[in-house]
Amino acid sequence: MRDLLKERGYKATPARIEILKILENVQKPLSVEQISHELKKKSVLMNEATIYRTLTSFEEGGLLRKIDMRKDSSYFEFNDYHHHHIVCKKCDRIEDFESREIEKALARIVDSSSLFKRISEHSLELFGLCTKCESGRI
Amino acid sequence: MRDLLKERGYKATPARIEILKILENVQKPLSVEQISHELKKKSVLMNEATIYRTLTSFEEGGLLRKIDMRKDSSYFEFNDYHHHHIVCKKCDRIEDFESREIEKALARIVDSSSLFKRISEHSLELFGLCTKCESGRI
DNA sequence: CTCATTGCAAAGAGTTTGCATTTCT
DNA sequence: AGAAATGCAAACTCTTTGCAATGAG
Repeated sequence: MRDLLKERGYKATPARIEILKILENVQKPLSVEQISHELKKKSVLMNEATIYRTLTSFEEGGLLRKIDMRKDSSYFEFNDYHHHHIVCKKCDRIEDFESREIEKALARIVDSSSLFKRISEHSLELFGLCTKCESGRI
Repeated sequence: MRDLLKERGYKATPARIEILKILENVQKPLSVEQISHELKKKSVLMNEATIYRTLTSFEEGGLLRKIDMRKDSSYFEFNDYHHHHIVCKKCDRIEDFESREIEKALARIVDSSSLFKRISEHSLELFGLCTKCESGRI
């Protein structure tokens, strides 16, 4: 992580390294609050204002992706491979998916657009109840 | 609109009727501020707190859809037919699209999910610069 | 040494809530 | 009349900003 940061022109501070480690490990989107909590567990304190600045900067640098989880706060995940999410609205369980077919269809849609030639990002998240929450167990 | 409201068990007040008319007319997602502004243009005043309550209630009742425009505030659109959006990050121009193919692919993805049997909603918005903004004109 | 990063406190924006009042049905 | 909707002010949450202090390269 230290190298990754330096490569991208960031200073490698302990808290920054730890944030990337955490997100790379959990492999799912975390809220600022969750990230702050995970940092505390590892005794790496970082002020929330700084966490916001850091995450925003990392997103701009392509290290992280910001994900709309239909929550009040922002979620970020480690930006390694392109994928999307199925999210349980009750317990927040997350399943990843990817679909070459959908990505191709989207590319075709953009090609046939009259107003847009190129898109830089897209959201695609599915929301529902996971089988456990649906069945009332949990 | 008056009938639509009553059908769904809402009281048909002037401001509510007007909100639905506005959103049905523009056929694109508007922010709370934009809705408030449109209402003022028609001399139908509604307090912002009440607009929030109204929009949330309409969304729950299926009259409106809440759309993530990657902005600071919430956007709502009239919920008539299922479609998605391509959004210009600079000028907010919006193009709609729909894709039977993508919807089918999503259904298949959910079918093969181990954690989810059914999804209730999904986001799918594309973001980029429209041709005008990309070319610097505008 | 220098500039990016950080902490802290304060400000800001968007949204929600409590409650008295008004308006539909 | 009764229930739902509204206005207003205050509260709340999430996020951003200014500035002085710190720390990485």
